[in-house]
Amino acid sequence: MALEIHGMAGHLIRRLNQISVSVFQDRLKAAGFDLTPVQYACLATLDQKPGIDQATLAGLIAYDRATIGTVLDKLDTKGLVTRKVSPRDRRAREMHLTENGRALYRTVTPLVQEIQTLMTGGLEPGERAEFLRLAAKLASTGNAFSRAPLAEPD
Amino acid sequence: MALEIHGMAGHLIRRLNQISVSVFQDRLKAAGFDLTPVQYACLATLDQKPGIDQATLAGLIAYDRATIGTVLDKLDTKGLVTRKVSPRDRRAREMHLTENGRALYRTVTPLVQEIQTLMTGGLEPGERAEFLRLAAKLASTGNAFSRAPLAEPD
DNA sequence: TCAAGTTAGTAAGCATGCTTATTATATTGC
DNA sequence: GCAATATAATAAGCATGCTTACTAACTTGA
Repeated sequence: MALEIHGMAGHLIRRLNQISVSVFQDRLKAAGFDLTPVQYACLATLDQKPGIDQATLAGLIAYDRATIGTVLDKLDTKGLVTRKVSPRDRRAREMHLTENGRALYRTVTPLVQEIQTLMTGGLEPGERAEFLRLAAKLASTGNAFSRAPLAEPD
Repeated sequence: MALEIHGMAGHLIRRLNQISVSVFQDRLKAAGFDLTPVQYACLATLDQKPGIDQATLAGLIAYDRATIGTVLDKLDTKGLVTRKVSPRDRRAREMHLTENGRALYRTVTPLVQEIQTLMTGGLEPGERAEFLRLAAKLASTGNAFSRAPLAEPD
């Protein structure tokens, strides 16, 4: 090992994330789409839980409220989501995908799924499953340490 | 699984990174230090490879050159590193830790090592070793996909 | 009922980490 | 020797993702 930090968990995890984001951007761009990982996460969640508000969305995908607010500004500007004041709670905005948003989500999902296998392509099938299991376990046990913990841990 | 994305490799990796950075910041702050993960990586590398230039440093820890430039501005301002024009190549800046930089690095390193085990504390010892092995393998095979690939893969 | 506390969303600020472009300097090939 | 190319560092721009602080609105309980 050339350097001490190369073996550290934090360094390895950072590099995996760096690679993951890079692959995501490249593949989507190559296919003609302009969508970031967090934007995709928002579309996917709104497709499966239409009508939720921003704080709920942030909790479901483990992002900070403020971050998700600016991401939704973007998706709103792109015409992919709608936000309207909730009749039950005038602080909250109920969100839905637009037709364009839903269409984009459906088109792009198979590509995103391909990307997941591509990203873990360096592992044998058995290793891949084990890596995902351990990563999920770690994310779950570490959830409480996160600044933006998952609201409904699996 | 509540949501599709919760099982995706990219999402899990992002959350691990989020947790990792959060733990790092919290523990160092609690101990009275103000140092980010990338800043620590720079200090560690300069301690082990004194005299290298910025591009070499960036390559060794797999960061973009421009990013590392601003990080070094910070460390310079904090009085932790020195940069002087190389006599052999006037484009390059040879870097060294200052006394303060070296002292901080030595003080903080045991804490950083504790953090690594804390971060992976949700796993059994055997699982932990396996996770690190798989993460290293993935980072290595995925290196070419990264925007800022490691210059000297292990 | 109404004060105290909580929650939704936004704003401003800051660091990370990438992009492209520019400047200065080295190197290479003819 | 010198033109073409490559490299080191910086700058400007942009998105992510956090922080704290604020306003508006809701909930709780004495």
